[in-house]
Amino acid sequence: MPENSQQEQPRRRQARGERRIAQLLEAAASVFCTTGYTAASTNAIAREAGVSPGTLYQFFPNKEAIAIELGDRLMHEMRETYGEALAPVDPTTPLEEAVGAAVDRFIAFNCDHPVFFALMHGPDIPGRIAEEHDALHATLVSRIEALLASLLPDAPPADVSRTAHVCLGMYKAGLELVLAHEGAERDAYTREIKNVLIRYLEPLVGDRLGTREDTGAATTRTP
Amino acid sequence: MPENSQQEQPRRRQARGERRIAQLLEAAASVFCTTGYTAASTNAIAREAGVSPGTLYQFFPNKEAIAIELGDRLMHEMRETYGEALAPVDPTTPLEEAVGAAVDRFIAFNCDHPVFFALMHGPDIPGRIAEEHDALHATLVSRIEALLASLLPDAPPADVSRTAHVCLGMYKAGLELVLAHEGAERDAYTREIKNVLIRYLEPLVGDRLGTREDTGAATTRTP
DNA sequence: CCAGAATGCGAGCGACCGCTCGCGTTTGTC
DNA sequence: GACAAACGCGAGCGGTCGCTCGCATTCTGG
Repeated sequence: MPENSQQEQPRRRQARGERRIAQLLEAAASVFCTTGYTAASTNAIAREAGVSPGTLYQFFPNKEAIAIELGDRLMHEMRETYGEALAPVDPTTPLEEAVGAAVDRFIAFNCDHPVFFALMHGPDIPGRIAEEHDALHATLVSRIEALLASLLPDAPPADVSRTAHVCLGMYKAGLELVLAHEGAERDAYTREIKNVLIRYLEPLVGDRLGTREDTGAATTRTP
Repeated sequence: MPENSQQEQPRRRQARGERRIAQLLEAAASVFCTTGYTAASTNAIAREAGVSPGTLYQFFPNKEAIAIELGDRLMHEMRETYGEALAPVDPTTPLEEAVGAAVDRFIAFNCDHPVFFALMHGPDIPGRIAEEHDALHATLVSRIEALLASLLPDAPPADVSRTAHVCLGMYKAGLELVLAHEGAERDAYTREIKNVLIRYLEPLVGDRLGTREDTGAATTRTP
């Protein structure tokens, strides 16, 4: 066997094909959003895209590949949009600013791409997407850990890691609440999730950074 | 038609039948826990219980009825175990105690009955269970709202309601973290979720109740 | 003891779903 | 214009799943 074992050349595509792929992915995003991954049928995706099931399988080898391609494009767009903006956290940034900026960015992305949440948090996602989600999750946790460690050099690593996991968990729960509302209420929930995180972290780093002085935004009601 | 339109008398059962029902529900709980509701096949439940599919359908009209009966029994046990202990909240109780006790109770119940979480938070649950979940959710939210309103009589109802929803959302996310760990780590996460809630609520009610004096448990590390 | 109800079985029905296959149409290349 | 490759179709294959049906077995009341 002189050539290609396990290989599969990506097949020559015409512009029409690329358009179909984008069309199918858009339809898949819509169907995944409304029914979740497992309940979404490939025939329904094809119907939503206005093509036949056979056409769908011209471009994707199976159902999982659709979700994977969609996930990859979302991940790529996420990295492209926010780039390394979420990589290095300047330890001199006030806590409120750092938390607020990070929350705003991720919430904005999820509001723009609701399928991202559906794919990442469905309990029935295919293995490959779960891996990507775990990788993203681990990346975010270690970013938070690094930030916390720089603020609390004396804290045991186990505590830092636990705190980071709690922060991410609270953020995710808040994201769900935010996505469930719209307009002004959505903004109000966004503020609340920031408050949760800031007040949770404040006692840990409050004696190290001046986050208490007179920012005046820590309490939203009864002003 | 003098009798029974739409009615269905619950059919006379023998002791053997009641035992089979309990056996089937136990098997269903196990299967639902590991695969979720939708992915759980009735044949798998019957196999797990050591009976034939036909026997299963002797006692349950369809798959949804199994989940509903399981949900009803869990709800009943929940009310029986905690009774009205979660109904009236004495407004003079310190915030930390009230939050800590409520969190401990619900976490204990969920640790004892992991299928409860699987049934209530699966995205693919049948309509009836979703209704029960929504009812429980609404009940808990209004309990929290009542407590908050008694502490903050001047706050706008919309803010109180939002804060209650945030509390419950944070608790649920914390529950997921707690269930994902065991032993000492599980206890540590339990403390963290209490901290999240207490610190989130403290600034709102801190000037009304003395929760700040010297309980000394608000911070777990770097003592 | 016996009639009838309750219990138990498991092959299999109908529906759906992921996916294929054969064949016709469009597009790019020389 | 000719040829091959990419595109497009939709009936239908194989498989799973929820659920049924006919029949055998066990229990209960009289």
